[in-house]
Amino acid sequence: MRPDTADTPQFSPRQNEVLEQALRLLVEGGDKALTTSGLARAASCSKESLYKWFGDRDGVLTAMIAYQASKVRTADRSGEKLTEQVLKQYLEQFGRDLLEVLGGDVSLALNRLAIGQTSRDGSKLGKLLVEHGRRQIDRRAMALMEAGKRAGLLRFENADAAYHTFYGLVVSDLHVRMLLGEPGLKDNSRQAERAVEAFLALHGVEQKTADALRVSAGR
Amino acid sequence: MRPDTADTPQFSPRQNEVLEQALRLLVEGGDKALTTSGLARAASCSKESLYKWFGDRDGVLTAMIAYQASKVRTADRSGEKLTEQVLKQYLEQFGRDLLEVLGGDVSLALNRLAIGQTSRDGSKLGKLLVEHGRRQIDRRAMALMEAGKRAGLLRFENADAAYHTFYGLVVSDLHVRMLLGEPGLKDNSRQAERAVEAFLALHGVEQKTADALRVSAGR
DNA sequence: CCTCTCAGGTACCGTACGGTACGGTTCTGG
DNA sequence: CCAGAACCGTACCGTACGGTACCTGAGAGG
Repeated sequence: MRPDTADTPQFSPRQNEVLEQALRLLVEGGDKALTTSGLARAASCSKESLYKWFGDRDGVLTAMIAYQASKVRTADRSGEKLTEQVLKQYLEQFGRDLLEVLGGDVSLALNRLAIGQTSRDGSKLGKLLVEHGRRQIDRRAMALMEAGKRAGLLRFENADAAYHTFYGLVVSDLHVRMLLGEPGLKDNSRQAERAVEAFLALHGVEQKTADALRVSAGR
Repeated sequence: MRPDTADTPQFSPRQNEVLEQALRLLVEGGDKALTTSGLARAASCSKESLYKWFGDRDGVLTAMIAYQASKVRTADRSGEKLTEQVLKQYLEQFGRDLLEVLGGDVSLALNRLAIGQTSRDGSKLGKLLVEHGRRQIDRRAMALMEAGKRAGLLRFENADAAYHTFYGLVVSDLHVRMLLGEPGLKDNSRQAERAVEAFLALHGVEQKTADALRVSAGR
């Protein structure tokens, strides 16, 4: 939860304050609402300071991504001994968290911003967003996969492929639909449970009769 | 493949020509490159005509989506008798087509456009894109699911849920990554095959030893 | 007390966009 | 041949943005 871990050249408190306002503006009104004048007014600072701190408008955007990423720290409690039940709970927790994060206001706004800019900036923001925003959650997931394999609870050849399978089962096309404006799911937990069930049927060790999981349909 | 089926109030040939240029501009330069003046110049028409035909800039955008959707007609050859092998081939074909469509220039550009506008237009474009663009492919997939069930080759309670499972297995987070500027997969076929294998392990009737499919890892 | 630095506030500039108006040209139908 | 419509090209208007310049005030340090 500590924003500054001295591994990245963070911003000053005042600058963080400004970036917070920038995120607010972006969430509320999208790309168009995030103007330099508007941000200066909302954050009670001068445009000149904005340009001194961030260079130009693009600099503000990249700073916003870095700032937002610095706020996210995944609680990685991976000390516990892995039983099948614990693994299942971890996976479900991860699925819920994933859906929660992807559907969050700020995440959606930043993704929309980066996607909108992709066509004209050579995906600079996109790369940044994927790297900064995704690394944390990917690491957590990969750690979970490997731990499951070591504990003899999961079977796969390629952890990355297995993770992407799980990701697809959890998210499906939900992320894009939310980016396009659809409301999220009513029940993230249910979706996560279904995804874990399917994933364990594919990569778990215990051979479930596949019929057991087919009764859990409904979306 | 016939663009006009008289079920939608299509545009005149001249207007289609203009919309074609609009799509070209959008693909090449994104949102910002699609200005009314630029479109008028590129399409050799007057701005006044643009406003007469489409109302305003938003009208042009919605017309572009409708026009693009009108070009897509899925070849639905569902007359054949379904065997397991045929179903598998159909599913793989569908997966390949899906990845192909989602990764196409025009599709990505339109999705980026709609996503970029979502924050400020109440997801009008997004709804339109999902409805027009997705309906065709969703119908084809659902027909495939139901046919597979009727033929006793697939088992599920909820066809929609099964379809979304398949969708997730095929696409995973690829769509969003491509929207963010990452290049697509080198080999769509391989991805489709892996997805079908997993999907059949979950919802097929023949009980494959799950190990058979775990050896096919690698991404 | 003086000075230097930093930051806020405001005014300003150039540009580029969406949208409108107008004159000239081609096509069509009688 | 003529009248009307459709359309192209261009010029124009208001606006709003990104970015810059200038002035003011508040602390910090000597």
